[in-house]
Amino acid sequence: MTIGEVSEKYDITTDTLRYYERIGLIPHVPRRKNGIRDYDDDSCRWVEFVKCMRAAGIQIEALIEFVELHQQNNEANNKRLMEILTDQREKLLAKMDHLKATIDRLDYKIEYFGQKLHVK
Amino acid sequence: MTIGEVSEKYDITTDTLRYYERIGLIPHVPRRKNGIRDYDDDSCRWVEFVKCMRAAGIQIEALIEFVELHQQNNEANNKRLMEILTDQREKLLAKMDHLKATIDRLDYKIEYFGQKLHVK
DNA sequence: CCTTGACTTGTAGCCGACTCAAACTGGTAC
DNA sequence: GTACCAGTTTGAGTCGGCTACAAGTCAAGG
Repeated sequence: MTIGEVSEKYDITTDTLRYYERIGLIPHVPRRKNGIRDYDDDSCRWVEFVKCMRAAGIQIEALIEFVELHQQNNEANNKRLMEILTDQREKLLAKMDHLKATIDRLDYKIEYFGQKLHVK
Repeated sequence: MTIGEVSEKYDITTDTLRYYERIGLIPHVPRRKNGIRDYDDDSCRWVEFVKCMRAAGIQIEALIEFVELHQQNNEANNKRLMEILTDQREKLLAKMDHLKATIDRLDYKIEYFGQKLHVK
């Protein structure tokens, strides 16, 4: 797949895709003879994964470390990979709790305004 | 309350508090004769509200509009206020759904790595 | 008096995360 | 064969959201 197709498929600009690869957020994408990127399934999975994690608000820095360790697949790294995953999981859980509380709060406000609008 | 006390109470730097007021994220805080901010209950409630909403990821721009309309408390504005609230509520809900899905995904990965670590 | 320290305003700088531009290349269509 | 399009790299620019700094004011303590 060309970068254009991947861009369309995952709704990420080509600029961002190249940027992600440059900073190591996505492992090196294979090239054709002429240097043009040719995304394989593995690359696509990474793109999709990163898109998902970024949308959840996980920092680029943490993802870069994850990708790095994942690439050099040796035993010792697995522990650290675990750490990163559980760490981020914790953060997302905390975020979700706050989100839930905030939604409840908005609901309360909405009800309040609703009454105000309705009575009059 | 002085800005220092408010800063401590809500764990927001004085710089940020002043910045928020300047851009209209918080209504004008009353001053003493000498110009020093003297936060009353109302101001504190705004600070707390904004802190909560910002932490949930609601954009400053949307909050500014909300604060603006809220200040000039006339009938016509209530409809728009409702709109903003329900709008943001939608966004937070969508965010929460994604967050939940991402956490599930992390859980899956964690289990996978856990097995890998355990077997060996 | 003078220092200290918390405040004031205004402006500039920083950080994370893109986003755009310049200058170039390689393949296809008329 | 040249126009065009999608791609390439590298480096600079933008944007949201703070954050720090300069220069000054004021009140209280020694």
